[in-house]
Amino acid sequence: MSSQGKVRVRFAPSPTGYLHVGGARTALYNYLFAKHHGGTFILRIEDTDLERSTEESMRMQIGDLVWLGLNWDEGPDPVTLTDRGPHGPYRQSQRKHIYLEHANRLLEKGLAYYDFRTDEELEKLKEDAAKAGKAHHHLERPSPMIPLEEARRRLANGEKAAIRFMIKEKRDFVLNDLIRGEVTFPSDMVGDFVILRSNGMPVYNFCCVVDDALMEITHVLRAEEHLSNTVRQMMLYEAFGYQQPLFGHMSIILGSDRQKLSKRHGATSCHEYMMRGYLPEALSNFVALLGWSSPQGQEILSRQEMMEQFDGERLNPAPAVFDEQKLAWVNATHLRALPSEELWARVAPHLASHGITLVDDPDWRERALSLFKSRMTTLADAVALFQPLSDSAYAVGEEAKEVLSWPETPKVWEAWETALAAHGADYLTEADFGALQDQVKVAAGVKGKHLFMPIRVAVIGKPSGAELKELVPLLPKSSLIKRVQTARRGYSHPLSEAALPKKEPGVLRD
RNA sequence: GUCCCCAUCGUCUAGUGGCCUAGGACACCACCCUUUCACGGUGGAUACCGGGGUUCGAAUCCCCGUGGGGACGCCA
Repeated sequence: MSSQGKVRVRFAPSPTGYLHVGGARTALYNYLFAKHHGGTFILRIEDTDLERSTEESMRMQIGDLVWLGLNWDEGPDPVTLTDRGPHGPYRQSQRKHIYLEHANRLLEKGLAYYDFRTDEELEKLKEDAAKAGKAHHHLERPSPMIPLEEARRRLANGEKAAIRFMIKEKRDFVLNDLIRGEVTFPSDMVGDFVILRSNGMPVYNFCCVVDDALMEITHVLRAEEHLSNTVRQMMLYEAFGYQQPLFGHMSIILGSDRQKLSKRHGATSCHEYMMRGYLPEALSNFVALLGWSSPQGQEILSRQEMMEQFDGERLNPAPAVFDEQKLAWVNATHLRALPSEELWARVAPHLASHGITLVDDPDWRERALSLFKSRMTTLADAVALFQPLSDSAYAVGEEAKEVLSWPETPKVWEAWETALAAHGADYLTEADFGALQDQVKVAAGVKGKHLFMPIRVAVIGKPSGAELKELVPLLPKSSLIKRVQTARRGYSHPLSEAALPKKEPGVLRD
């Protein structure tokens, strides 16, 4: 996919809700393609559907693109929303005069006509056609055709009409798709289509062509659902005498049931993944691999590596299933590779939103994070991991019930509390902990897992988790004592009996 | 229904006629590491949709079938 001249590509979302992961992939590919070729990446807002497009959605989508780090060279400013770049406006709702002028050109050339039929009339025509068993229920052209002068008179009288493009002759249109090769569309696969609605707003296929031409777009990478639109667009390019960009239609993203990815498959918006603690670099890495592969076979790529490797050549025409598990792995991998400081900055908002406040010390954070990051898949996992470090959250959980049933447990706890009380410093070092543990072993006369597990429960309330010798030094002695006391109280006066399985009534008594 | 697109392990894919007894990754299983759980390491199981061609030779090219997807809007 080499290119003479400067590459200009665009991402053109319609602002309805948050950015979809499919849209994110389209945006990413266009961005990478532009960057790879030293070209320009443009953001254009396709807000011609007045019913559904909102400024709020536009801000949401822009926010998602910013989060992904897909910065555009031309388009609305992410903060002020004012246009940046020489080909504005970049919001289609502000380009109406341009579309109107273009529609008039076609009208004058006799390549388009006003259609005064109402929705109800059209609906009826379709029904009748269906009843008659017509294979294509393309709309019949109105007959007789209304001459342009008369149509304009009626319009001046306040009547409403849409403008339709007139398909003059039946012939094949051949698209040379960057991804799919030669694709042939018979022109009669579509009927005369609306280019300007009766409310004056243009329709996707029309403004897309006008804008791509005027914005001097050289390459259009978009999803397969637009493939069959392309024949309409080709007709329009021809009608205007504009040069067509190169098209590449990539496959769509499917859910696990091989249906188009949608809400019922779970999260489909970037925003949701952000909220769930996914890293933008991980989400884009994962999504990049849905339909593209690194020439080096890399699975984990930085943005820079993607830019270097993405030349548009290795795009796969087959649809891809969105695999949450692989996304989770990609995320965990990126997350673990982050330096502690950076990771902390990303984790902090998740902790804050759960009211978790921790020791404010870089060294402490470094130790805590290096301990926890191997068990984090998402940033949100930090919540459960760090929560045990805040005293107010300490509680003996249900997972500990087996440990609670051991006769050694109370002895171990008692010895552990005694040993802690006797310890001189505010924090225990790893070595201190080893020594204390030995004391407990001797004092309680217990060893092996019947020693370690109760201590673990006395520290974090659960029988599994990070290494104790690393965890204990993160907690002040006073806190460790409070915890073991809480555990011992709970042991003799269980508060959460209801939460424990009824089948084992002896669990807490023995 | 009509038109268009697509088809390699469960999933993402490598593969552009011989290097393929089909490679990698996720997931899965086993073992190792580990006085827990992860992380990590090693190994394993699993795929060219079917049928016809073309060719000395086909996962790779052609045809048919089947399956999946997309589009048929005054949505994008």
